[in-house]
Amino acid sequence: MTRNDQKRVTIVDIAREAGVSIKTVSRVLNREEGASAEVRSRVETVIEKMGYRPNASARSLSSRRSYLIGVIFQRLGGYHYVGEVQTGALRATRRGGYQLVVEQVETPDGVFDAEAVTAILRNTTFDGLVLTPPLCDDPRILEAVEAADLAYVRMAPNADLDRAPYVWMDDEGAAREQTLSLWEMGHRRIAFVAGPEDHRAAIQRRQGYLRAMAERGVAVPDAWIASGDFFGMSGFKAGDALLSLPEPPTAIFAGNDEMAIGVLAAAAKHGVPVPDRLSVVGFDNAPNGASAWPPLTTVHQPIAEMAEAAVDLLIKRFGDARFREQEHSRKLDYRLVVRDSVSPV
Amino acid sequence: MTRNDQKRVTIVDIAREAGVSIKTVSRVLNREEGASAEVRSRVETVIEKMGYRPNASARSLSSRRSYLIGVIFQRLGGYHYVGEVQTGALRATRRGGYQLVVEQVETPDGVFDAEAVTAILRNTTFDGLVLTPPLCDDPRILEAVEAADLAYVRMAPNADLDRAPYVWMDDEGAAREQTLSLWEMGHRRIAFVAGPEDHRAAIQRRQGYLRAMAERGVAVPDAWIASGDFFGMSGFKAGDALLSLPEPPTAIFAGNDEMAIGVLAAAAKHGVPVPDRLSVVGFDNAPNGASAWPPLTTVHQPIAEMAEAAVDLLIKRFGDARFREQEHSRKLDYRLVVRDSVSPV
DNA sequence: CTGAAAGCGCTTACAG
DNA sequence: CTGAAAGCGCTTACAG
Repeated sequence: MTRNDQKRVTIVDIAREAGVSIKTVSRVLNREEGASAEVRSRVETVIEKMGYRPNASARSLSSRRSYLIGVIFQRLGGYHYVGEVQTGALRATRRGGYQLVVEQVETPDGVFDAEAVTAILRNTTFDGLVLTPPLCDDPRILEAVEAADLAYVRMAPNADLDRAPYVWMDDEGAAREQTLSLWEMGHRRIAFVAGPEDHRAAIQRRQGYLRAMAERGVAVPDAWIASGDFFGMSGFKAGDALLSLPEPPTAIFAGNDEMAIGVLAAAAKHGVPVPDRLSVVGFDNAPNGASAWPPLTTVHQPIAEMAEAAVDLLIKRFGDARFREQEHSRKLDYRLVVRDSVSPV
Repeated sequence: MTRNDQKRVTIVDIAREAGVSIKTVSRVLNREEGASAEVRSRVETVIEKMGYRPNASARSLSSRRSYLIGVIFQRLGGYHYVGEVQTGALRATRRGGYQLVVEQVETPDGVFDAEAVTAILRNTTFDGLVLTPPLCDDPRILEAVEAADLAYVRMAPNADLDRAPYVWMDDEGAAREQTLSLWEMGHRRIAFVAGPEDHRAAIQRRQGYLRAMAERGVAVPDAWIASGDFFGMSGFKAGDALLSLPEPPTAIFAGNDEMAIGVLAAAAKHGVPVPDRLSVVGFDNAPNGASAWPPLTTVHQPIAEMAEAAVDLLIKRFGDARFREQEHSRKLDYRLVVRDSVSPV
């Protein structure tokens, strides 16, 4: 662990060694037009030979770009979502020559920290920001970001869609499709475990379930819809209640994988084998679901792809105004993931 | 989503408005000594009034610091570890005025990407790097980082401990303590599900278990130690095998929470109620374990605190050489987490 | 306690 | 196709 204090190689050194001006070196570095193939290759050789690495700060200062894109989370911890977003975002930032900076707005005790947002925006110089849910619908955040005059893209926003570019997937359509696939296996008594009422994805998934059932002419009794909060314990309680019904369902569709895992535990408690006597499906394709027993049938939510698209939308806005694409939103595809927690009736 | 093209307020504007030199403004900004209280407050007022935000690139260029700290992961996705590391690291970077940049070295298909490492180090200007396991023991990574002459700190390294500063926790001691706590509840037939043989934490945890049993005078039969790979399915198989023994254990200690959850599933399969007829404990304090049923007794691994300490060690090295602390390692404390998956015999 | 000058290493805007 | 000059907005090193 040392710091090298010997002088760094700069663009001037390269220019001198290659017998050209620094402007020409700059052209080669940035793949600009206007350098003959001969000069270009000579400069590249010298760069390679001297191990030259451009100074990012100098580049930023003169170009007025930080080459930093921030992604802000409510909470970084304990969440598969976070890693997926970063994986996707990183693919896009690398392609574009940007670096990915992470931030979160919650205090350690889980309180929303309005000052943190202001501080983040005050002390930093992002070229753009990716806002994840539920932050992307928080008016305090949006106002702070807009006051700082920062470009931003939202992931799966709930409302006010014209306000800024966004990426999304069709939760309702996916839930409908998942429900229909249970129907096609012969299931008729299909129950649903809903997520929190104020959560966009939860609402949409519930609507998709209801729509599918309505399309098949089924009036869903209230008892078939249990309410949950996206956490495992609520799925357990919901499953427990549903399996205690006089005529229990043959299939339970939980609004996310965590709750579906809770349903599996409830089935174990009731001595109901899955999938032989009960089919269970989830939503999200969380790693927990894949390692559950039996492995959970679910819907793949393309989180990484959504984040990648979000960064792409952002970067495109930084380009030359004449060619700047004004793509306002991008929709990503879901995919049903069939594992071992379902079987035909 | 707009970009403001009006001229930014700079240090020159503040200096003019406050009637001082830019050097004095700089002193106030950086809380340097040598500015009277009167001047200081006058400058601060002007800064506030004009909404001045220092340009980070300019600061970096002249101070030869990027104020960027990188944290490199093998894989960003699907892992509770990643979020915890970032949460802790972010606490420390914020305190020190740094930003946290994330990177991963695996390609999307899970292949180690040696070129990615070189590219990361080539295109970026970190002041320092946090290396997470198992990267922190990968000679290719270490060589690349050292060749780039970058300061770095390792989290829970396996070997070659003198090579660079590091943070760690006592996995062996924790596993010993967890085993002894089962013993004190009256358990005598305590089985262990081991993690992968090439994984430092897995080895240490197994040794802690064996040490505790040896201290109590028990020669552990081979059949009591099942081998796993830290994934849930291996825990399920291990539990299945252990519960099929002629004299099954009354307690199973799994080397991590994922495998412990698999053991719970095996217990359900065997119709063995947990904790009434079988106690199950894990290790890590992963969120999965908390939402398992029954909620899992485990050992809290202070991942966030380790990451925070790692960044602290790094930042201290950047300070004035005269006061630079040469703290080489820091040990963090574990903590037993008692939930509902254990009961006395 | 305060400031004038130089310089960090690039890109931009312009000229030829 | 190529380059000389100016400038980005700070900090450093030095002087008083």
